[in-house]
Amino acid sequence: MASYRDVAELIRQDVAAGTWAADRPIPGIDKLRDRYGVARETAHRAVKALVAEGLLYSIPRRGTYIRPPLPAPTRIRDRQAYRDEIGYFFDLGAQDWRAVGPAIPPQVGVPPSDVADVLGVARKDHVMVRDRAIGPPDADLPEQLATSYLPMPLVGQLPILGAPNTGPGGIYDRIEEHFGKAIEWEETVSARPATAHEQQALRIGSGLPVLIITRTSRIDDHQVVEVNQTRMAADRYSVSYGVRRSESAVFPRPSAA
Amino acid sequence: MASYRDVAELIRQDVAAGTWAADRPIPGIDKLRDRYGVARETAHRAVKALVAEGLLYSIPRRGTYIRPPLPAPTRIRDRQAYRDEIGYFFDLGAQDWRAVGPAIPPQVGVPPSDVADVLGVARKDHVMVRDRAIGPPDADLPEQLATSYLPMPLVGQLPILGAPNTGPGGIYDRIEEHFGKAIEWEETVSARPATAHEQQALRIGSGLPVLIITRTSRIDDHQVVEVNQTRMAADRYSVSYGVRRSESAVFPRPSAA
DNA sequence: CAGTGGTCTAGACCACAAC
DNA sequence: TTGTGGTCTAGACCACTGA
Repeated sequence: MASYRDVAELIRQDVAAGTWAADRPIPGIDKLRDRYGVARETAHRAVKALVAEGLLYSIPRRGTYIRPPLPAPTRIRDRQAYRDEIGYFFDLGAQDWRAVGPAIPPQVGVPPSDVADVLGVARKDHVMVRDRAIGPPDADLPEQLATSYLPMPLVGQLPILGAPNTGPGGIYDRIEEHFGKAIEWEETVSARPATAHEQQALRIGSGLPVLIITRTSRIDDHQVVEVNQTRMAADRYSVSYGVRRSESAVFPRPSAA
Repeated sequence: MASYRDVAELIRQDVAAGTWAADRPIPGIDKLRDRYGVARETAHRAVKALVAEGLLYSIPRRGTYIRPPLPAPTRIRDRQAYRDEIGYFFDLGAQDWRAVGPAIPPQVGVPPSDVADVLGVARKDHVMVRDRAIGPPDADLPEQLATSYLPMPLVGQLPILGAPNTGPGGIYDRIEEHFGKAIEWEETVSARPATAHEQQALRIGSGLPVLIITRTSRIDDHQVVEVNQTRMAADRYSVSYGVRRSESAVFPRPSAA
């Protein structure tokens, strides 16, 4: 009796050995049941485990396919704040990206609690939420989901932040004009399993993670004027930054406790 | 007939409603079967899905528990290159971290293919591999797994890079002394599902991702002298960087195709 | 209409943990 | 000894795809 882990390992080996063409479905679950001499459920469980692992992906009622080995040069970007005639972007490869799919008008709602904390509002407070799915100009499906959160007091002073169209330079130019000062950005990168909605919108395999860039915009180094969360498939994106050298050549080591 | 997704949703609601204490096991699979009136397999499948999602975690033969809502302030760090009397570190919160568990002597081996590419060596070439599990001084389990890859030609010129102990300032000081130039660092953040080994070593729930920081060390802005990969549980860590403003105020937009 | 991935059921074991 | 999570089996449907 072979366990589903054993079967998964056998399938892994068959995939590595090139037993099946990469662009065609691998044998169906009933075929795999015969091939490895196990119950159908067991074969299915093995396939499901490999799907969760990212080696395979399944399209219901069509077949199970081998996931191409990560479109080799997983796109990497040196994150900086770039500006062109139209607005800001933080990724040289995404300068001409635009909103994909139906436009979602800005709404007022409750942000995720981690965003609320950074934004400095209470967990249940309302904020302005600007949601977009973005991708290359000719794409019909988005590559990333970007959500911008703005504190209501600021929107009260600057109502255009709640408008569908915020004009050239977007919200960042409006905010800098309003304060007469430059915005400073900090980005935090995190990851978690993709939600069902993200799996669907970004074509993420079941069980695979999303990479999340949380960008905090500040004025005067402390007042948070915006928090932006951009989500993308972790198997298609990674994010790169230059690392600066701390200014003190030798950093004092805390005395032992 | 309720599907396992329905049951999972019901369990989600029960967890959110606080039906079960957070620090004690939730009812066993057989209890859940009765509670929701489904087959045992179905109840088990629902639990397994929630474990993969990160809401629950199971300890075989002991019970299934509610995962505590991420130790609130998921540690965030402003990544910089810091230096103290002992050596370099890139995270202010990890200045006093040390190797945890058995010391692994430096070895010669084949690096992952993405590392080989960055390092500029062929996919099958050998490099020097320095592997460490690190964590706080009093911890018995590591928080992060750090692996350093060095090109063999450099190790030939600087044999100390293959020694267990590389002296004060570690490999970075040795390399800077050798070249008489400063190292420049770039970090790339990515994520993928944790391997079985990482799940065990870092206590990562099944199906949850690891966050990977790949740090590339260069001399003269082009020669790669080291690649370091640090892996950590994505539900316990995130990484932050300052974003600098691109030097050209307005970045030219490529002409339309 | 046949083949597909996906699902549910009912029943049976297993190895280990806690008592 | 009892309860636990985990696993395997055999059989049955289902909704949909693609020929």
